[in-house]
Amino acid sequence: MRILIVEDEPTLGKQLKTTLEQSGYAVDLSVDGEDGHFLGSTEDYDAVILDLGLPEIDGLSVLGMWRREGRTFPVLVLTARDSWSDKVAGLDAGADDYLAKPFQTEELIARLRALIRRASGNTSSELTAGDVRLDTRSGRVTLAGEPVKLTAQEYKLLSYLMHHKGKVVSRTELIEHIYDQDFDRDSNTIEVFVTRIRKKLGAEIITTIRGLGYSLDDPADAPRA
Amino acid sequence: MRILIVEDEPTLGKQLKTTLEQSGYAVDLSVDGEDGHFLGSTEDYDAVILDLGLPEIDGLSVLGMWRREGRTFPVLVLTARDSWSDKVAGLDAGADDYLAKPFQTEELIARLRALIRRASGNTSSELTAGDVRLDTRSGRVTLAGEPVKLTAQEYKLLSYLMHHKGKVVSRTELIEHIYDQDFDRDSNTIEVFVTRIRKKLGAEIITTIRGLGYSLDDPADAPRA
DNA sequence: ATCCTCGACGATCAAAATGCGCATGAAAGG
DNA sequence: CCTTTCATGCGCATTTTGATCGTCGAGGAT
Repeated sequence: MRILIVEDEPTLGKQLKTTLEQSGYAVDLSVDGEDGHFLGSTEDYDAVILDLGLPEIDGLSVLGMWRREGRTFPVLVLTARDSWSDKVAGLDAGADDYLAKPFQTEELIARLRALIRRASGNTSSELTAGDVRLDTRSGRVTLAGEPVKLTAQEYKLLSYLMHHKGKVVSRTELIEHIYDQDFDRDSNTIEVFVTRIRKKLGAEIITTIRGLGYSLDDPADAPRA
Repeated sequence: MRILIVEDEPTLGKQLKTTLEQSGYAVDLSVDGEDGHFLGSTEDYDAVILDLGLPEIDGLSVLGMWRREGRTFPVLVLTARDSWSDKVAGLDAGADDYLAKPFQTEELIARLRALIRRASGNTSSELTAGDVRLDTRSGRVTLAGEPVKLTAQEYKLLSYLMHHKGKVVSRTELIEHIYDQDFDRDSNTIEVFVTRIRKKLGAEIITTIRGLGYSLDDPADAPRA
């Protein structure tokens, strides 16, 4: 999952970035409204964290612009503690959730997780497919009850596929969602990780559709030949 | 489905081409207005993506020429971010939708899908015929609820027929819409794929009309005595 | 009319060609 | 050191070709 943070205070921004990266997200960080707006318009994000108190262009305008351009990613707005009006205005402009500063990092992560889950149409924070179970809260994966150790990238890839269970996902789409900004698109890393995940969780879990991409299916929907 | 991209910036053009190909489209790419105009006038496309900021002949003229020639394919216009006049002029000249650069790839794909769907007179992104169901968003096909695994070409062929349910489609038309520019039109691949699809989905699904082509009918509409 | 014959077109199969995706190991990065 | 990335050759699913068989329909002969 790939996140954009638009936050003008560099310390907080960087701290958030590392925290989220440790939680398994690919994170882009922007320190001003203009750049932030550009990134949000250009790249594919699964969620955006937006500070309203930005210099130059303020957060609200950025949000408004995105929505007018038809961007649909969920936006979590950060406001000052007692700014009632900001909250209202934010929701009006199309924010999906908001959080008052200062806040607990854990709270932020929890809300973010919920936003992404809802945006992908899932209702529970536990995603399952066959006897693979992925808990987005703890970041743990189990196979038939047994915990499985996945590396960071393996987890990101699996998580994205799990969030889009049943959909055919192209290799470019995967790259765009599990890596941040600067990444060379010409490589076979995706294939490598798919292989590794299959080794750990069983080959059946991920289906290859030649020329199109991959698809993760729940065996509950009996696949036939 | 076959798409024409007219985009002068080679990097963006190629990237779009591969992305769309991974989404199951046959794609022709043209880097200048003149060539683009020629292709659009000569070949049969299900949709065209047209950048307005072209060198030599500009996009608007190309669009105008096509419309005057009676070309009806849906055109998705790419404009610079804040070029209000371009947007208006574009819609005047006969564009069906427009997208401001820069944009998110997924957004483009979604709009393209919508354009093609509308152009073929369908209202939902799920196409059905008998107990065959094709979901254009996820790219999956089910038979009586059971997921069916189709290869890339099988999917393209079926998708085209589904979009033109009830219409008699000639073999040449099929070839023109599921392959791109350079393809040897003298072969029996279409027949081969029709056979394969029939094997997977049941022979009744595709009717042969001798000397004319094929037709996919919904049994709901009384087939004909 | 009915049946038969013939030609054209479509269906099917098997085998060849293509190129994608997989594995593996080495290199790089943190 | 562990994880991630890059590079290379191979195997195989997919696609394509070509050949053969089946089928439909028109038209002629009976």
